[in-house]
Amino acid sequence: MNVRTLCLGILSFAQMTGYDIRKLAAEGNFSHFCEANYGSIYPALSQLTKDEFVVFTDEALDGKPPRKIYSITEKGRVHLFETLNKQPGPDRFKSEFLFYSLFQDKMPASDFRKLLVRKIAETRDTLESLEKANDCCDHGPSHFALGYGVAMNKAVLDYLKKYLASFDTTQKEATESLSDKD
Amino acid sequence: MNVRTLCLGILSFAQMTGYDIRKLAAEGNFSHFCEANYGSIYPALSQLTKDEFVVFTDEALDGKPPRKIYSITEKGRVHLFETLNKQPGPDRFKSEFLFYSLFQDKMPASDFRKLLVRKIAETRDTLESLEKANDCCDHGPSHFALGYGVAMNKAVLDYLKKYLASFDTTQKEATESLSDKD
DNA sequence: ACAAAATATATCAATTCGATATATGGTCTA
DNA sequence: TAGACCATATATCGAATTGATATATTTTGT
Repeated sequence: MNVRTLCLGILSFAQMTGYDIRKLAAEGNFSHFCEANYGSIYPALSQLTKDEFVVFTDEALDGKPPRKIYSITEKGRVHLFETLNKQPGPDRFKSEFLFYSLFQDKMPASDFRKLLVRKIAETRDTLESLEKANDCCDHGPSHFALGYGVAMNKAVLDYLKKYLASFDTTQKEATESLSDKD
Repeated sequence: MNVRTLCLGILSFAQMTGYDIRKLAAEGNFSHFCEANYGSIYPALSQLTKDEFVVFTDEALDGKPPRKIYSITEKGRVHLFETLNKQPGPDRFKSEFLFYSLFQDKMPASDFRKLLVRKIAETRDTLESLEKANDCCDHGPSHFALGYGVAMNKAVLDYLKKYLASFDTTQKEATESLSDKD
């Protein structure tokens, strides 16, 4: 699914600027399952305008900085739901952290522990923000997606915490068995 | 993390061809947390060769098709672990399925149900293959990452199954209340 | 013996990322 | 109240990546 469809979908909920779309996709309630940058959003909006799937009101009053508020058109709505009739592609998960974990045995134990602790903190933060959003806009269109994110992050947090505990136990045992030999 | 680092990391475990790297990243034990196509892998290997981080033996014997087996060099290994000393970037999750779910209320219930059922089947397949891999290469370097994937997919599967059940209950109630009014 | 699938390298247009440039409005504080 | 700083907002550009395709040989299945 390309950024054009993403923009069109977001605009089907409310009219907004390119800046707003980027905020939703990169920081807001949609950010845990999609992403887009200015560098793809603005060209996408230009193309959507050309295709007459969206229109914008140029709010350039009183010498204020131009502010293009985009709205979806009927034609755009039709196109969106045609697109949505196709099978969705597979989920994509990329984790630099998990890639790093492949080299766990080749780095000092304390280094990997730091990675674990940091990841736990990050996951906790993500989980909290998703739970807050889920409580807040209950019954909204993103309720299902937020619940999905909560379930995923809970499981990950649990896995990481258990791994950290077993990691520390193993390290302690290794130290003790080392001091036995001294 | 770029494809160059990905290739270098994979080659630090074993020498192999570009084709093999792509298989590992797109279908193998690493595929649930990273991805790369030929279009980025082959240029990456060229660059790594230029930088002397890898070397290849050109196995073009007896007029056979050329087959470049890449190996990491000592220089490459040093570079890899320098890179691995930096903080890993955040995980990225993209889900077209979750994007589609935003429009749940705007499509026929049976359409969304189909999406759910399909997603459940896919997740079950992914989970099974991850569990199999995890049993198989226990204690290998990807053990932690596989366990992470298993935990995540288990949670997702559980969430989806519960949602489907509640979905069907709601639909049934809606139908009954409709027939009451008839 | 033949067809189909897997192995293997490579390239290319289209897309997307990530960073940066530019400019205004609002808020905080010394 | 001046200055600093951050949020809002549009836009562009080189670099990186995707996704599809071309080509050719070997292996596997029937």
